[in-house]
Amino acid sequence: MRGSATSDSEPRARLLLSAREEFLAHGFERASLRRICGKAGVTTGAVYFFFQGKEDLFVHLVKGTAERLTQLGRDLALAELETPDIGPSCDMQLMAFLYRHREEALLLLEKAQGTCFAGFSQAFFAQVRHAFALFFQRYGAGDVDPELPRLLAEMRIQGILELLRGDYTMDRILELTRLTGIYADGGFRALAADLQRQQKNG
Amino acid sequence: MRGSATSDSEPRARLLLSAREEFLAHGFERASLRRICGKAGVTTGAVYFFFQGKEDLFVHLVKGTAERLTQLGRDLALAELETPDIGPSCDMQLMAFLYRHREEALLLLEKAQGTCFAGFSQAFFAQVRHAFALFFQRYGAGDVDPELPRLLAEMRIQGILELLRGDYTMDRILELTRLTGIYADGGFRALAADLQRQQKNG
Amino acid sequence: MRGSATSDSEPRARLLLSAREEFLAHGFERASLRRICGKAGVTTGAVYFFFQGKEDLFVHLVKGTAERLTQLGRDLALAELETPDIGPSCDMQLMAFLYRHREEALLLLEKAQGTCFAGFSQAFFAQVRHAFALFFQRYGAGDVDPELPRLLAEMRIQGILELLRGDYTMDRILELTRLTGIYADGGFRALAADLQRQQKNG
Amino acid sequence: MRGSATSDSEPRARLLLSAREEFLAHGFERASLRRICGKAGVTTGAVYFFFQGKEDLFVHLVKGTAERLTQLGRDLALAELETPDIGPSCDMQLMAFLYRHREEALLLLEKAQGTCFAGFSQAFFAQVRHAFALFFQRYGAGDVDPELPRLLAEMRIQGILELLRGDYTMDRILELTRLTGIYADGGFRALAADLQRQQKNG
DNA sequence: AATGAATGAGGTTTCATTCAT
DNA sequence: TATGAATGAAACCTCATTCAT
Repeated sequence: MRGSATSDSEPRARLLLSAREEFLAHGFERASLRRICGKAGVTTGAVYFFFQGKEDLFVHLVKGTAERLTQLGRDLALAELETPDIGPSCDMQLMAFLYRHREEALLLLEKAQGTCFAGFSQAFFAQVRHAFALFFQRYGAGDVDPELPRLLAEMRIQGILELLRGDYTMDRILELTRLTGIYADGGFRALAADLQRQQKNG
Repeated sequence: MRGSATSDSEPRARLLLSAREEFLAHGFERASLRRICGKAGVTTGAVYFFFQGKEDLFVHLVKGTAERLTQLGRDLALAELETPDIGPSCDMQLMAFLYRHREEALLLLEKAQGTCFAGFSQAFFAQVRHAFALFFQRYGAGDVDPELPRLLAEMRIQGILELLRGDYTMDRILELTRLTGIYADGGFRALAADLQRQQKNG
Repeated sequence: MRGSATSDSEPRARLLLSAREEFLAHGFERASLRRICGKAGVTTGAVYFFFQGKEDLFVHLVKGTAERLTQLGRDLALAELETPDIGPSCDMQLMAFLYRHREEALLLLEKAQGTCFAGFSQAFFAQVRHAFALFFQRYGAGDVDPELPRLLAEMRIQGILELLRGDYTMDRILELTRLTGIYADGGFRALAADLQRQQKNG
Repeated sequence: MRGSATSDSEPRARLLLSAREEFLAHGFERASLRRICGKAGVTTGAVYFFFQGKEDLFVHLVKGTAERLTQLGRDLALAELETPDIGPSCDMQLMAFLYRHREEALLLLEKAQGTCFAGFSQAFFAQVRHAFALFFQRYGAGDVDPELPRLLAEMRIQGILELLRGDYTMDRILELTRLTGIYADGGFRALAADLQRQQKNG
């Protein structure tokens, strides 16, 4: 006899599904194992058969995505270094990947406090910051306050997260990414112009 | 005899100080009254002599700043409506105020979930979003995807928060704000240009 | 190995037993979960495995009895309406039921303040009061101070509760109920006579 | 400068007033000293200047009434012993006294659990029970189940308490007392008749 | 005569975790 | 493979009481 989707499939899979919901809704630390187990139709003890504990459950949810995202970051950084004008394309590739792994990405970048992935978002951010810094140098604005690229990178990240949080289609995401790219590009140009003006005057 | 900073001053003041630290570090909901009291050198019951409870403690920390910030928001919105080109000046004024009340502002905008000020950040954000929407119309980009100004506003907010989180001087904050303003302005112009190009072609 | 009564049987049953004792001794609100758990040889957290909380524990003790008592009340009221002279028999049936569920009845009628059964005693009392009012009309004393039947009903209830509180055998309970019935009957007749005398004179 | 009635008169008197309200509303044990002090416009420490503590506060409220009520009970019992047919008059006298000291009487008879007056109601009840027992013997029903007079006395007490709880005028109280007396008298006669019938048959 | 401050124990509830079966 | 039971610590909060001033 086939039962419902929640009670039929394997408990391990049900646990992972239920945990993802809970972690997304409340973050790792405020998530409740009881609720996770309740939603999965499983007793709390069962978690400790399949996993080492609450954190291990989280890790199993995001590990794969974390690795691939790290790799993608490296690849894109390299590509951008070799072929400077590829920036917008890189953004699109990154965004497409994140969109395809929306939930895991949000877990990694927003909901991981209290886990061993707490530092992941910082690391990811560091990559973005580095890319921004290169942009700066390329636009002839190298000796600006070093906090500025950091700040703009942080804002960029939040833009990405906001896109993931929303309930958009892939097409709309990519269009919004394109527009954001134009915005960022225009912003950089304006900054560069301002800096050159200052250097002439100062 | 003058003791250490934690044991010398009055317990009420020590509690508020200790609470601010704890709320900033963990947010309202994850903050622990025990830790707050421990750091203040006081038993947990003592809180309830000075305050009504955990939330009241939070409220006492942020109430004044919340009121003044709300008022400032109204004032700036009005000023910007009457004198359009005043935008950058408004940003500076807002940022200067936020900087002078850094910690309370962060509590209000980032750490208030679970308190009666939970909605404050949304309200603040709504004001910023509205200002952005006006900018858009003024730059001749009124019929863009309505999610775009929302997205840029959200990024803007994160920029502000990031400035508050850091340990900057007032001068540096204002300079970074100025630069961010130039970036945003350039971004808007680029977007407007792109949209006009599209309308001509499409 | 058979241990003592408190440590042998299953914890859930021990908790219910211990809770009944505590609720009977102190009422719901003044009952202490710690004492309940202590007596049951269990930690306080264990309650929340078997039950939702303090009130749920109370509810599990009385729910069944509450439902059956409500039903019995309806049945007896109907029977008395159809066959007026059946009153004493009804009293006996009610008392027999209450006796068989002495402790639950006392919880419901005396110790439920603070629970969702707080209104049960009022409802039960309303039925008794209604029965008294019918008696009054039947004995030709309809236009007496309306507070009088309310007062007598209240006294009647206390008589019932007192019988439950004591440590009697079923036989003795029923005999005392019979005597109380005679007392009440004689009381009504005397009241009716007095009222008729007054109406003649007044 | 004369302030309001609550803040002007002496704190001791205000405390007693406020305490009476609180004890009547919640009973001794569930009463909160904080609420008492709050209503009295006084800090909690003040209680311990005027009184020894919570219980002492209660004692000061009821002591006088307790003594006079005990004495009255003795007097009435004696009078009833010397002049048998004075019963109804005694009831009236007792009820009149209780009515004039309604609130203290209720504290003594209903709200004293947890204080040294916890036993007062039992003692008072014992007097009433004794009077009932005498009635029984006088009506020729001496060898009835000894629990019966106890039961009827308990019901009687509840009738008295119910009269005190309500918001009646003295006249109405006395009229209801008279009617209750008639009810009780008729009840006794009926019981006596039944017993004699049984003795003849049995 | 009374305040203001603080304690310490107790209240109910939630939590992640363990473990025998 | 998974359950059901139970733990123990921590959560926020309330209480009567004490005490220096």
